[in-house]
Amino acid sequence: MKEKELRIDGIDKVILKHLINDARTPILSIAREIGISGAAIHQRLRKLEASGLVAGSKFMINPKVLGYETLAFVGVHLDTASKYSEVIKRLNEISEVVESHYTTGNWAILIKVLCKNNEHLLSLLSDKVQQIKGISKTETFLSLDQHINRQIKL
Amino acid sequence: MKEKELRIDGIDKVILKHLINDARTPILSIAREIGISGAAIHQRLRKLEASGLVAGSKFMINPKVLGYETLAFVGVHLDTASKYSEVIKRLNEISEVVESHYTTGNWAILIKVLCKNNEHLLSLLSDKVQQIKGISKTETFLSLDQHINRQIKL
DNA sequence: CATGAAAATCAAGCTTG
DNA sequence: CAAGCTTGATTTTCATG
Repeated sequence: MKEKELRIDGIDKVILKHLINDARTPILSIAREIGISGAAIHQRLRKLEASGLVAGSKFMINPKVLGYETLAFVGVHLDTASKYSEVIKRLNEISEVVESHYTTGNWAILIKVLCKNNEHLLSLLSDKVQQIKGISKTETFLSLDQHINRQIKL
Repeated sequence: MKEKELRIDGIDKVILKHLINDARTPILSIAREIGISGAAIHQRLRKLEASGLVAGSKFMINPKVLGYETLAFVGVHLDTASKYSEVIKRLNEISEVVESHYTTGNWAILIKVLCKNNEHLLSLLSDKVQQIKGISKTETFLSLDQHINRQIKL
């Protein structure tokens, strides 16, 4: 969490560009492309990790292969008296909820959910989400098509 | 893209659980933990990749280190005459837009944007997003706090 | 940059249901 | 027989001085 003055140059960007696309790219193959030693890449990566810019690396799972075809956003209205953290704790226990945001605007919470199909989504909402104490109302937006999905540009 | 009947057993889950958390976990260390050979893990991973369940691996960048502190969702209303694909193409040129969804409900498009601060968001919306031909109106929801952020459960 | 140690990869061959 | 595992040789990568 130490904020050292972080300077990323062109070489860092090339390194990260590779690893953002494929975290298992061999460091030496990047080194060969850039024309510097593998050890140099190592040092830069350690620096980037220490700075916190690189938060880690993850395998990406394709939900469709597991039969999860329905992606939706759900705006959640809370009772005025409700404890936000209590509701989040309940939402966290629902594995289909993959994101939650405390938001300004119409609702208190916006969540992203992954379901197998529309029936699954419907039962999830009525049997689980809307059963949570403190949630008064929900508003659902199906994602029919996700085009852009990327990370921040370096 | 061949859909072979995919069966993932407990061993596959252990392997993926490690790699979802850290894509650079050495395969042999997973092998030792499970008690099978590294080559066996390798074979299973090839199978999982061939099935499409594993969509790849990515380095995760922490936007805050780059000064991007503001996350927002923006609902985009389109003119009835508007071409969705044209608008998406324009949105795709805006690097701050990291997700886009064609949605049912109030808007046509829901996007997720990353900005350095509120002024940056404001100028992004007025100077770039709302300049796109076909976009009639936008509605912004600031994410004040993101708690849940994960992948689908295996 | 060079080097020993570790890991990944590959090809047979073995085991088991 | 087929699927999955093991073994061991070979290549590649890692991490350190």
